[in-house]
Amino acid sequence: MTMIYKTQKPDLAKRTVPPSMVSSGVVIALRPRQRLGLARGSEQVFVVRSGMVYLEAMPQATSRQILDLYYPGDVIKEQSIPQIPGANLIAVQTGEVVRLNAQRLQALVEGDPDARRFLDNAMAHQYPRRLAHLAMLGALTGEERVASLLMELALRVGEAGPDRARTFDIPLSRTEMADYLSLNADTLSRIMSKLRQTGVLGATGRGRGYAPHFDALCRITPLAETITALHVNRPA
Amino acid sequence: MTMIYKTQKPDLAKRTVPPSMVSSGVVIALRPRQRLGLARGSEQVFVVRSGMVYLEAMPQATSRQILDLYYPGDVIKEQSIPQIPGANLIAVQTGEVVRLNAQRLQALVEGDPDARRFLDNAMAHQYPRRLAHLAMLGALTGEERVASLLMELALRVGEAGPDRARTFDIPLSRTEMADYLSLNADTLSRIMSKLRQTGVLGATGRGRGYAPHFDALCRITPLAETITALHVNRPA
DNA sequence: GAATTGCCTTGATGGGGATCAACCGCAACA
DNA sequence: TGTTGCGGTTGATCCCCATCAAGGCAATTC
Repeated sequence: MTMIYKTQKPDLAKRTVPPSMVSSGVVIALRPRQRLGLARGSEQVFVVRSGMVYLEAMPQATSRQILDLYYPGDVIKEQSIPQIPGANLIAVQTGEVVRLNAQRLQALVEGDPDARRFLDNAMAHQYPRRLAHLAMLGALTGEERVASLLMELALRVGEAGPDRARTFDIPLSRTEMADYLSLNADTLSRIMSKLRQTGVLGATGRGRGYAPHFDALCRITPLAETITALHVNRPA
Repeated sequence: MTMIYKTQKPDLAKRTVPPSMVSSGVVIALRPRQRLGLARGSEQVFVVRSGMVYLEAMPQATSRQILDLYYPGDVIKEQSIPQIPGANLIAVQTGEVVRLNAQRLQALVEGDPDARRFLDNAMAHQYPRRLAHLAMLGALTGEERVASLLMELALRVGEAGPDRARTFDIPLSRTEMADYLSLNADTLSRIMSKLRQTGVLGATGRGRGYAPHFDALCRITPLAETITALHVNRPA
């Protein structure tokens, strides 16, 4: 099991954006809900340094779907965004991304094995996360999906407390969480209430989450191990 | 529009597996429903030369989800398959894949720009297809999802007939289609019947599809343009 | 302090698709 | 010719979640 895990996540250190890439691009400071301009013709590439960004789409006028969630170290190629109605990149919180021109990046990468490895590594992380997301939407109930997302956030941006407790930020709004999980915001709210009532979640301020016993949260979703493998930074 | 399309699909010719890659790997002949062995530790890479392969997972004992569908020119890295219960690669029909060792492939690619370009290009195609799949499951109704898959198959493995008609193979079984679309097989069958009754589909033998007027099929799904951009080989 | 706005919560109701069951057509096989 | 099994189809019923509506709560504005 441990071995599998190791092959999955080659190296965490590689997820820091290499200086060569930063210096050949433009650093953009992000504010909450800021839109990152998509200009398909220009073939831009964004690299997340800090904060959190998502890709939304609106297949119908009435329904938004959040397709992808980007964390520090993730790479967003405009080329990899399908031609889909209402595609938008949106920052969740304050942070920084580096914007690069695809051709220039290509040239940079030819002579810079570090940058090359960084890019390959980013893709190797992001693709399986999308597959897991797919499995969530396709095969899990509402409550299981919510637990999966909470696990993900807790592992990504949470601090471990004593006695298997975990506190973590929830930078996404209810609507955003719902659109990521393909749930109705009302339904999501109900599920969150239920989790609080059953003691899986504790009371917190807005934008924060608290799991008094993290394992209880994990037990809800059948994909607990999958999510752990994808989002844990170092073996717990 | 046309310009966007061009940037999306850089070059079709690059989707033929380079000879250097074939010769440094093992060619495997596929028979319908054959399982491709996954051996996580060994870090294999499969490249599809012909036929069709899918990745399945079983988050629960009762529900299977088909996560990914691979066409000729697609690349399957074991590293990019999440650690998910019941992960399996399965061939849909007769075909051929090349199996390569990841380290060896890495070495090959260092000195072979063609191979490098082929790999990059494959990923640039596959990632947006997964995002579109996600949008389908997340935001479309059953009927819309089915129409989307039929469009995909018609564009991938179909022949255009006179008068905007299209005939195409449906190599996937009903169960497989249902698991790809996250529908119940019964429900899928009902939807197919309805499409036949409304004249969107014509009568065919098993494993074949016939759309007397392809546009009628496209009109059903809000993602028609997305799917066209992702699966058309050359501008229609 | 009242009004406004955005976000979240909660209740009542309905619909899309899952589930369970029966049946059909067809191929494989003794 | 009967049997067995698989894949597909169709009907009856049920449930999870979407939808609609109302109300709570906090921050902001006048």
